[in-house]
Amino acid sequence: MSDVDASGTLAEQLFHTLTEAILRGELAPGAKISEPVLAQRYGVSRGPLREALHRLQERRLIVRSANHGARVVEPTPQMLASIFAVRETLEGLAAKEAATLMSDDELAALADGVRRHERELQDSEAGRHNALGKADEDFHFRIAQASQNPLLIDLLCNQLYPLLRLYRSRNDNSSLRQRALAEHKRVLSALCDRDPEMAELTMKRHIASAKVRRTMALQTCSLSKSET
Amino acid sequence: MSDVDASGTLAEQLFHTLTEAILRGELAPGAKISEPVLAQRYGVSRGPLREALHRLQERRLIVRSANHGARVVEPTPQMLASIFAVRETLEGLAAKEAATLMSDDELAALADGVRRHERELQDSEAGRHNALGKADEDFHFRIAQASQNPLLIDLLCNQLYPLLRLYRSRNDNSSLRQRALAEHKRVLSALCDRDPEMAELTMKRHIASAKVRRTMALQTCSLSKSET
DNA sequence: AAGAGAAACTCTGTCGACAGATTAGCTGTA
DNA sequence: TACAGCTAATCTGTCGACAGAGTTTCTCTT
Repeated sequence: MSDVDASGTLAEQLFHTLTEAILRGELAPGAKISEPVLAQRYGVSRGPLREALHRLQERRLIVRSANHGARVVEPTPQMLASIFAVRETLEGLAAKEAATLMSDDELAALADGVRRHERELQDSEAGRHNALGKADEDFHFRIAQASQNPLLIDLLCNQLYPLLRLYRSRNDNSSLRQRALAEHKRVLSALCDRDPEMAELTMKRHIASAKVRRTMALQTCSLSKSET
Repeated sequence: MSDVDASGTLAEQLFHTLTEAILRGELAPGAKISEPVLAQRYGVSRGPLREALHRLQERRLIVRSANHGARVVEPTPQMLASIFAVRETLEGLAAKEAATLMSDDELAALADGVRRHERELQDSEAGRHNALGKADEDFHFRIAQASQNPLLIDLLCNQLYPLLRLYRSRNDNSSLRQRALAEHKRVLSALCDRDPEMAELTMKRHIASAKVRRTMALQTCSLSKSET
């Protein structure tokens, strides 16, 4: 059932396990985190658990207040907007750098990924959406890596992308997915041309349009909920 | 001697205290962090200390490896370049947003800060450099706040600015400081004009030129050191 | 019956102690 | 004298336990 992280310490394993649990929704947004309960669930003591929780706090996945305990962070439209504003500039930077720094092998791999993405989109018109989400994340992940900027890579891959998964919805139709794929192709094209400015521009446009898609999905999704 | 953080938990206090200790150089870059030693120095047990260390790890101020302990992060020219590349885009974004969102009061306060900065630069030609560094950080801090983007504010004020202090040098002369002040005035001017694009451009230029200054200072500073 | 107050319970924050791993130092040999 | 191997000391990772703060529940009063 649960994959075993073979990472050294218990605190490290817990950190990854809890991250995944939150991002998969197993720990619901806004849910209170009881240290005794979680410690028993994962068969560890509260020591390593608390260490993992302090890291999750820095990653903005949980909110802690002294003597009151921790809660899973609650996604808000405002935070979604914040994330996308930051993401637009950072991914723009990554694409710009990637245009000059990406090796031919990396470019080929990226193109392969896009082709696979397209095939999956055609094959299963309403099939496994997991693979499609993975394909999208893979595209952005590769470009971030290609920037060769350690801080940028870390901010995108370890902070922003996980946060975004909190907002991921399953109800975007295939026409929207087609648009996203077309935008990926445009970015890829700019990268193949080794055109930094065009790569930056197409990427920023792609993120901006993804923001619109995500925001709409969030609104239609939260029609059934009320406010605090 | 040591300011007393009145924040709730010991782990929280330790987190801030250790952050300051690292940024002031009291804990030297590359120095090994001994949990028993630190725990005794601050009069706490290892529990809260370890929780603070895990947060510092996420903030990139220390590096931990399993069963080997933690070390204060060592500044490298590559990381300095990474920070400035990210900072340029993020502060550009902050300035762009601030141009439309900043209230008149906030603008007046920012202008006040710049005037005070200028006075201090004239008064003490070779005086207290602390106040000058504070004035510079204050300028960027205010603009970040004005963006009203929580994630952006947090990334800049709590992650990038602290990291940058690891590279701060005391040997930049007053001619360089004059240039920085002139650039601040240009940004301020664009903000007063409510011109987002100009604000973004002038800020990005300012950061780029600060990068050059800082990199030069780092090179001249590290002439006396050797590599590992 | 509704609300204020007190008591009991639960939880978080903190500490001291043990076990495995790592490092430093010592011994013996080539 | 230099180096390999072993031993001892130290440190990190983990656990269980205690104390104060917070929450819930029950009771007593109006």
